[in-house]
Amino acid sequence: MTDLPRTRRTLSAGVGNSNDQTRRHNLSTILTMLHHDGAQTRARLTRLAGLNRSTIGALVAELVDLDLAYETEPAESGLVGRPSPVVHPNERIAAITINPDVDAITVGVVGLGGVLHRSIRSPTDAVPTVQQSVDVASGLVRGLQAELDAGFRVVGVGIAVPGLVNSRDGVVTLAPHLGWRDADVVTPFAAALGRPVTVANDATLATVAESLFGAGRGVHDLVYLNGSASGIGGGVLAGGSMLRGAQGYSAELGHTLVNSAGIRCHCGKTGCLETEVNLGRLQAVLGHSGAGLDELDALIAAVPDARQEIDRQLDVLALAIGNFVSIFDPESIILGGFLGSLYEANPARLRASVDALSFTGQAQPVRLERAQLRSRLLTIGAAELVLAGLLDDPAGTAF
Amino acid sequence: MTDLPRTRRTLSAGVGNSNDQTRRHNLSTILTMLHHDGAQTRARLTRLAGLNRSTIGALVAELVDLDLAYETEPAESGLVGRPSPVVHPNERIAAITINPDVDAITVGVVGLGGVLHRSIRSPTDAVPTVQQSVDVASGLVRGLQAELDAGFRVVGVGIAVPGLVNSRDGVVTLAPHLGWRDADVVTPFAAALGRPVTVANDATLATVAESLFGAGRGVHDLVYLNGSASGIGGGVLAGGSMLRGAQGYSAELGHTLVNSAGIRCHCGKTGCLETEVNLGRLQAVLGHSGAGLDELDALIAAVPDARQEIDRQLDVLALAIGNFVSIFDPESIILGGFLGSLYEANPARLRASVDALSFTGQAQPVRLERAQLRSRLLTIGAAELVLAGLLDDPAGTAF
DNA sequence: CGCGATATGTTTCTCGAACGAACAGAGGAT
DNA sequence: ATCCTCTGTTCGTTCGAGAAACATATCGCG
Repeated sequence: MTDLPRTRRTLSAGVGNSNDQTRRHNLSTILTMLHHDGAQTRARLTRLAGLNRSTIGALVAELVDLDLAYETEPAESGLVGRPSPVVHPNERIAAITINPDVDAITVGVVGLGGVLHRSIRSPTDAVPTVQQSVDVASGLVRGLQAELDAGFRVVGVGIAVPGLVNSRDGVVTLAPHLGWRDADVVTPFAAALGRPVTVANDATLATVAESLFGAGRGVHDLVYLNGSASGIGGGVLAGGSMLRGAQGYSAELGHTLVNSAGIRCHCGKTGCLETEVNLGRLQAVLGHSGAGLDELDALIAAVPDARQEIDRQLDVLALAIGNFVSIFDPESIILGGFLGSLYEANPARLRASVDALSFTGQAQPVRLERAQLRSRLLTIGAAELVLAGLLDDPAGTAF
Repeated sequence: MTDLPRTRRTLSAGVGNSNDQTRRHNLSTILTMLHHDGAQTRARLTRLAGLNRSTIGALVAELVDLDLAYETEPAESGLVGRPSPVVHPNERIAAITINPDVDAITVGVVGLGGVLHRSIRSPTDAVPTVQQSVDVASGLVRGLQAELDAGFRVVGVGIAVPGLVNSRDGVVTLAPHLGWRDADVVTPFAAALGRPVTVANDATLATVAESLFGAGRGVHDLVYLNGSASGIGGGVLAGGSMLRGAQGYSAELGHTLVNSAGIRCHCGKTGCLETEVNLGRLQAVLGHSGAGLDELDALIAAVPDARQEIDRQLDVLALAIGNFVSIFDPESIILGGFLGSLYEANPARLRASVDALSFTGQAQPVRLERAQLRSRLLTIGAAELVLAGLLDDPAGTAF
């Protein structure tokens, strides 16, 4: 995950490991397991981590001490031997998430373990500026303040922005649909909310979320493709870690070539995936230009005449997926947004087209799946951005 | 040092860190620095690793004890303070490398530090089978045996194969130009040579080599593209680690779409990069069908009429690079084989075409570079395959 | 119901890795 | 010649993990 510029514990930029770092690594490992895989018995943690049970005892005790985890009575296991207490991630350790979009701003509260505590969507009259987003979001957070004070420990704020984001600087280089360009978002949000703020690209965060809590659980190599009104974004998990790129702009998968005789894309290139596979063109044949993504499945089922356009888009999508398979050799391709609806409309066709184009995948054909998290996607992804800092160094983030 | 029963250091598949692993990690870090960046003073190692100087002293002593490094008198530095001894990687710790190809089998000996000690190319009458490759290679190794016994410690054997390789099983799934299919290569080579053998895809190893010892030094995100008579292969370094894929078949970059109206590729798809950018078509306009890669630069300079075809291929190459930039956001694109010659023939054209197609790259345009290692490429890459095991656990690999 | 087998928590001791402080050595600077 | 600075060396300290012995809770069985 992102390296949060957390000003504490300088860590000396060295690559060597001291003893402190062993402890840190092990605390991080345990807490990460609890967060991603849910509550576990201490005995199971011992096996998973491969450490001595007295060590696990000490590690769990430290996490409990830090209020990051708690233990409950052993569950009825029916097995012989002394029952092992269940260790839970403390779901009241939370991240605030913000997702500014063209028509609304969504604020959420997500706890350790990926628990979605709250999610509030506030529609906007027009496409919001950065300042308007700050105002709306901080208003929503103020409304939650009493609740948060009552029982949560907020670790930080994560923002998912639909556009190119330089996470390190907290600057949105270009978010075409929001009209943001070279906009420092971290500073104003941090000023308004008084908490550490981190930003990242929405598709990247969606990929993280699906890989940890959705269709990509346990998969180490996957390509996530998301189709929205604003185009096609994506993210890639390669060997268990997110593809970032030198400047953090990787995985602009909607801007890869699928048709050299195609039309010019707003990005300047020709025949990009998102000019051919496109919500607008789908809505046109469905006769509903303003249909939301939620209604899309039903709408597709109701308009049989749309089949031809759907199949055309699926065939083009297969071309792109064929490329991604050659490039990444992923275990799974996960389709979100309207691409999920498209896939569901005719899974066999996409399957067949992709198989016909996969020459490396013969041994073990790539899995095609629809994304699972739907509306929770970005909220959970943005929370991961914040919680990753805590997971990385559970004892270091003092409050 | 401790003469523990070096049975294997079970490592228990756990993700937790014990103290042993701290030591292992630090030894690995130091030795890796020496191998990749060359000899260093102890004081410099201390700064780079961020460890205490007494710790570095102990680590270096252990490496010297293991005969993996040696120290020499301090060099004239002209600086104040006590001079620091220079620590060298022991270049007589070596890997044997084997590179079977359609017309020859090359065997090499490479030492720590990336030193190429020997390289012998043995042309073959026909495309070699696995067994013929084993015979030729073990013959060549036997010829070197006396020399090796005299002063080298051979860690293992690394094989670079032009095709899809499952490194884990040591099986070549498909090497079209060699005609190998589902061939277990590790077993016969290991039997003939009596040493541990590892196999990997040649383009992957070339990428490793260029990134460590060639044009990609110090770069963490790069795409390497290699053009040979058999097509275009590639490798990707993302965030400092090689892209592998779920089955190890990633980075088949020659089989990505560049022309939807193109011709059918042997892989079954249409309009692949390697059907358009192609040594055969280049040689056709140069009037030399059998020209080797070494003569290509001179030949291109001598045949001005070839310019049109060169520019066409460069433009197509730019399309593919534009895709790779959108997908990976690399810092650098490195061109090897005939793609290097192509680039050198008209660098400005490729530069301009790529810039016109790079929408994410605006901030910091991607670097375009020709590969540097040339004929040493695969030998050094294959050695890295073997040495990586030693670097990973310097004290664990007993002999 | 009591006993053994089994698995796991708990306590205590030991080992090992890195660190820090104090000292020693080797060069440059004055 | 003397001081300053940097680094190697030695030794005691700290801290994290492991191992062994013991304690505890459950199952299975007679």
